[in-house]
Amino acid sequence: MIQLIRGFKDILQPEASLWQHIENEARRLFESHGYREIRLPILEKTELFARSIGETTDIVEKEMYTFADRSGDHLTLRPEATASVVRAYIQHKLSGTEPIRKLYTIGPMFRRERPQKGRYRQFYQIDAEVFGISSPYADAQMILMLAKLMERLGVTGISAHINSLGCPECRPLYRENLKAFIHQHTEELCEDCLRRKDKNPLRVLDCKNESCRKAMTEAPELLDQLCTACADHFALVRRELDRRNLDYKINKRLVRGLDYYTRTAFELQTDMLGAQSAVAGGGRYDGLVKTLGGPDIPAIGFAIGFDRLVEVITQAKPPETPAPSVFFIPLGESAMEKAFDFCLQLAEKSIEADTDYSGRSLKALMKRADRLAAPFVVIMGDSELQAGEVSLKNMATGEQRPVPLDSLVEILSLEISGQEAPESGTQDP
RNA sequence: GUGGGUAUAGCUCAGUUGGCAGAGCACAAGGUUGUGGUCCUUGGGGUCGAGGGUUCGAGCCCCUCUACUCACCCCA
Repeated sequence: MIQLIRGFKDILQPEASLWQHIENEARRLFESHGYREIRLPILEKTELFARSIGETTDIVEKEMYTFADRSGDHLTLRPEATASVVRAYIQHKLSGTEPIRKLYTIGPMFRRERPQKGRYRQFYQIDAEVFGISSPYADAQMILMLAKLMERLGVTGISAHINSLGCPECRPLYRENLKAFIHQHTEELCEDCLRRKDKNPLRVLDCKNESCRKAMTEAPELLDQLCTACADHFALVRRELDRRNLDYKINKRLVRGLDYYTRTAFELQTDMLGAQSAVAGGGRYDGLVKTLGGPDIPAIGFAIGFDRLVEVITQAKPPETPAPSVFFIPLGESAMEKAFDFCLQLAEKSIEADTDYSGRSLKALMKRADRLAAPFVVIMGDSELQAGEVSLKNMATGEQRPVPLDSLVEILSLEISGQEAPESGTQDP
């Protein structure tokens, strides 16, 4: 048997329906905030990621699916979306006509890591980016929009964390201060931290090792050493979040793994994903557009871990496979043809109907209808058809009554909309 | 890349010192010539992850491999 690739995943029912629901909600919410979809290729030149994400990050150093194509070009399956969005923004000169662009994109990303809970080699992100706004209002808007999406999806057990990572003015200074502090505490640090203390000292701050945590409690905080511009920016973001009563935590140890981040960084965290904590993460990247050869335009973005979000929602409430609204049970050849016609007719009216062509017994088909969880069953037998009617049965109450053939579609429409109205009312807050 | 755990029916899992391959659920037929859920009866289903070894005999013991899973690292 041929199996799927390690770390890859088939999304079956009923999960796939939940994916659809999440995607629809996200699109609706983003569009109503002025975001527009951009669709991008999943293959890019390797150089794009090396230059944007950072040559020394784990992603670029060891996690990318990179290969040479037949012409010898180095290509990479995208490990994240931002680089591609920025590339497209620059390449098509989107800043020329209208520098302010709010974009979103949904699709698969690839990282060749060891799979575990909440981590796959092909995973999906819902990604949103804003170009051309340096104001902290953009930061606040994105965080609030993210929180709103969680609310609409009924997600609980998630908390928002925010931090500021400074800018090229203040971060290098802080980095040196932090390095100096770390060098005074080298005996207390774990092996990993000793390895990364020079290359990526900020990472030492969020090490999970007990001894490292202890040693770093007194470490200087970037938040205390922000330049005036960054401090003001951060204060404004907070002011707007407070004004909208968003529940969030200032997390001074929130460090993001990609080199391009500046100023505001944020994450939605949960403890429902095993060793993984981030359901969504993002931040400002004011220098990246220029770094990649575009104009000096500020930007901010976030990515939602689609798989992780599904996992969190599924844990709270397992999804159910959608059921047809009505199931036709034809007894005999002429009944089968009628059932076939009715299914097509109802589909035309956006009512999902199903039937069975196996010719099995009424009992067997009742069982099937029950298993499909259809709320209504239409029994079409010879005696009824000769009288020009069928039997309509309500599966919940067991009630059954004869219905004339020519008014069946109309009656079904009424019954089904009557069933669905209270249900959709409770789902929409 | 490193470490732990696991692999037996579609699913969840038992399987005794090495001696005929099992249960529950699910599926199918019947109990009722046209009525689901509950109940009863019967039935179909297996490369015991793969390959090798020990043995009269291996699901069980040994070796190798693979996959899944959890964790480290890191991230969405």
